[in-house]
Amino acid sequence: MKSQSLKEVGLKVTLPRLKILEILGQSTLRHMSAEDVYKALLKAGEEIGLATVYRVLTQFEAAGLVERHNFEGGQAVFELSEGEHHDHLLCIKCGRVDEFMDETIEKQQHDIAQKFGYHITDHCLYIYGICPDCQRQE
Amino acid sequence: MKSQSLKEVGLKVTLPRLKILEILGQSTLRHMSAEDVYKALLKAGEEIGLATVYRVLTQFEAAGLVERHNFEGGQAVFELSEGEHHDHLLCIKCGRVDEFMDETIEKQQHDIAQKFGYHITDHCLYIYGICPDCQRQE
DNA sequence: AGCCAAATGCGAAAGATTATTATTTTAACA
DNA sequence: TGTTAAAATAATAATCTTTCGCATTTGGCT
Repeated sequence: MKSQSLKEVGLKVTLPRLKILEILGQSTLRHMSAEDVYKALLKAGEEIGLATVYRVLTQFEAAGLVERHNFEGGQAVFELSEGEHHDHLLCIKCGRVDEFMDETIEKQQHDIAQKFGYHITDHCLYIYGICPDCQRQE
Repeated sequence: MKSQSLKEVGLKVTLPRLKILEILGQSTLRHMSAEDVYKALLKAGEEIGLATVYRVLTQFEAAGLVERHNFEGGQAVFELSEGEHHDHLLCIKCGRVDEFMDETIEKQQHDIAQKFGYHITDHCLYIYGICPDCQRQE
């Protein structure tokens, strides 16, 4: 359970941390900004400060529990790291986010990094576009 | 010349715009933040406000003269759009930026967007890592 | 139960970017 | 070439996101 994953990464099990993990896990949005998480906490009746939300999310990121994405639009979004890497397709109309994983692209990336002599640490691919639903109502 | 490209995109030819284009064109850094551009202008003896730099860069982006990138690290960077699309390799130690273009990746991206039914408008791929120089001095 | 380090809450601060508004500049045309 | 309306700029204020500082509280352990 959740308190286990906190212990595993060396973080104290506190109510704010548990609640934030819970929000991230049960939200229909898999990708939430700190503000989103904060509002969800308020709605759930939890009195947790926005500063704490930011602090905790940053700690979670450092611990590998969540991933931070700098999508267009000013604020970073976070998602639970569950399982393996994936990339993102984003609808610029409605904000919908789809995830995908492509072995060919992954391999090419490694080849490119190697060709340039880089020791690759991370990578992200964002494809922006208009999703099927938004195309229909245009 | 530069005033021509401004006219072509329907922007008045003003001194700030010309100077900003010039800075972007001649800088050794191909990727500059608004702040970088502002400082370069000051160094060149031009009294152009930071707000104007932001405004102009945003207009240039809308006009397709420059591209904006949301690399990690808080502030957006801009680069002149010259010629065709490319993606980026970024060193997390020294900030070095390399550019590349891979047909295979491009094609895969289109296939993926198509599979999900998206009408693709833009995309960006950032590979973060440690560049050859920084690996040596570790 | 009680202690100590770590975590939180709150408000202030910092950093990046945008908005407001008065003033200046540009482009077009008489 | 001088006039004028529209557009652009400068300066400053405002906004938005994120972080910091410090007093208070909590969690983990004895």
